[in-house]
Amino acid sequence: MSERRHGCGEVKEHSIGEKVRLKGWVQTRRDLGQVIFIDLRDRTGIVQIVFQPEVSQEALQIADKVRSEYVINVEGTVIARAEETVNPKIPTGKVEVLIEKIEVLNKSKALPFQIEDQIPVSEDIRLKYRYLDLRRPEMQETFMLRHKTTKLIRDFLDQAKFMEIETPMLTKSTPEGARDYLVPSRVHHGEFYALPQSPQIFKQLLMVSGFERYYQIVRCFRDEDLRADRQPEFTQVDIETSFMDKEDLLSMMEEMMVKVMKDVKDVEIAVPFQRLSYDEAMNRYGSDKPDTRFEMELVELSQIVKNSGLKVFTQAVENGGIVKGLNVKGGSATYSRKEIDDFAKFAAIYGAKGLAWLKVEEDGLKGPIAKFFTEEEQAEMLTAFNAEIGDLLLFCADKKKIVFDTLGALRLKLGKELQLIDKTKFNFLWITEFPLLSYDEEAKRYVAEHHPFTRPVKEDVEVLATAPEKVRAEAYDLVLNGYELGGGSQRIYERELQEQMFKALGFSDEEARNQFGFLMEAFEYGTPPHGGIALGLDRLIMILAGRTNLRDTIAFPKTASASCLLTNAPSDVSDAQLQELNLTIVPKKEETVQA
RNA sequence: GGAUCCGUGGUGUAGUGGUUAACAUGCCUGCCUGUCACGCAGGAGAUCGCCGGUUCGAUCCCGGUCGGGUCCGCCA
Repeated sequence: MSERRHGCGEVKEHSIGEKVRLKGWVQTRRDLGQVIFIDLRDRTGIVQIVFQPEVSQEALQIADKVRSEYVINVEGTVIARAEETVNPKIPTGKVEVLIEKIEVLNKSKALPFQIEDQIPVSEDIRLKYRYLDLRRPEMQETFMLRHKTTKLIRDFLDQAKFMEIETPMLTKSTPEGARDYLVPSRVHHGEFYALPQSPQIFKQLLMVSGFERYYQIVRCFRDEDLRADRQPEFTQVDIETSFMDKEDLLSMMEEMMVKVMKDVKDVEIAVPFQRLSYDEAMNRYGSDKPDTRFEMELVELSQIVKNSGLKVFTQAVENGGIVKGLNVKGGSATYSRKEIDDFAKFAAIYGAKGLAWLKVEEDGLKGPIAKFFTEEEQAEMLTAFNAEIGDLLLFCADKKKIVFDTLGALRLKLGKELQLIDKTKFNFLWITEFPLLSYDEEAKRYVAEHHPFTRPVKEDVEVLATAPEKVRAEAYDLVLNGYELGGGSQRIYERELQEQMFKALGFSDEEARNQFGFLMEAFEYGTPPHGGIALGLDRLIMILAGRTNLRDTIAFPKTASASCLLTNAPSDVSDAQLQELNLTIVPKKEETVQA
């Protein structure tokens, strides 16, 4: 008999008559007394193995003691199953393996949960026993898909003459952007490294070095609060190129995504991807990462209602805000009065003070705010909404940001609830013409929308100092099904322009030099025009795997409070370790006790 | 920092101001030669997350706390 080990899922009709060796885990055991069936599982799948006294009394006795998730090594002969005992539910269901020899390689305690798909186990138990959770077929499949996708991307970029180069994990903290994870230095008293939020500066320096096409599948860290689609450490496909203009880069990325979708999901994606300017995305979808798998676009109403009798609407417009609406097709009958009122509670999450509504009925618009509009205004609204009898019209009036956030979120909620989303679709699109800067009320200065190395649109540079909010960026985000998959830009490569940018951000010359002096110096030594993009690998896998949580695509993820339930990180360290790093832990403030 | 939901045998749930805390599944023992989520019979297994309060009495009501989820802020 061959010593070669067979995969459980690979034992099929073509193997009939063969002697095979299988090693794997006991999925289930069915003991019928004088015959025992075991479903044996390994990475390749499941096959039924059979123990019978006429084949081996000894093996039968050992199988009698075997339990779930024992690891066993068996030898036997593949036989065809009798017609009436074929199991059509598993790929190997037409055969089984008659076992002659069995060896228990390791035992297993009773498990905290069953190794099968769709287990209703709570998240904390799954994470505590992550190594068992990962045994489940759907998890194994997800990580196979992740491996396959990663390999495709590597192969694609390799073919396109990209080089993978590693950049430091221990690097310099920068105050711009997300909060850094800090690492204290033992050698340098009181000083810290930061874990990279992205290899941004290093990849630009690699362009200065002349590598021309760099990529890296790289871990990045951001010490910010988590979300279903946000983990404190995540992986990005990081890309930077010299001498490539924006159009070349975008079409190359499109080609790469088309290949991934074709090879991983067998889905054909049309190119070029749809493009929306930032303004258009916000106006039509209330989001800079719109899910375009369904319609229900925001309707602009400011001009129609600005002179109406409804103060909330007229004042919003007078104060520089806007009035927009959503047409919930047929929503009059779908939603009860209470449910409609609850939309206002939902809107409050995004800062909206209310959410008005009207129903389109045979004899006109009905609802508490109907009386505030003239016949003419009502007619204009109906046209703007493209309204039909039975529709439910929702209105939000406020500052631009609040209206966009509220209706953007409401649109998504309604799209999901009303099942308007075609889940077989993969809608890629580019969002372009982002503003370069936005004013941060709290910091009382302009901050970079993307990052401080993003190139301003050429014709806008002249107003960088005078009207910073008007400057558009040479930046682009890739959006898929309502998720921001990635973002990139053409970069600043001239010292002078970079200095202007820092000035616009409110940096003094000294601050700019202290933090980014090395980069600006590098720009003086023949830096090529360059630009790049970074794609969130975890998010891509999440969407490809049809998941809604990033944890399911990361082998050992963190909880919502950024801890690891498997290892119990973060955790205390010894006083000796702290001393070595010259660190003192300040005790948590207790509430003052009154005497 | 804030909002909100959840916490009951190993797991998932039900439940009640006074109970022997229920059900499913898993686990253990026995029986069974064609099962495939095998079946049948029996059994073990719960300080109802933790602390405090209200009450004659709290798993249940109240407050706090810890843990988990989702969202807002935050995430260049």
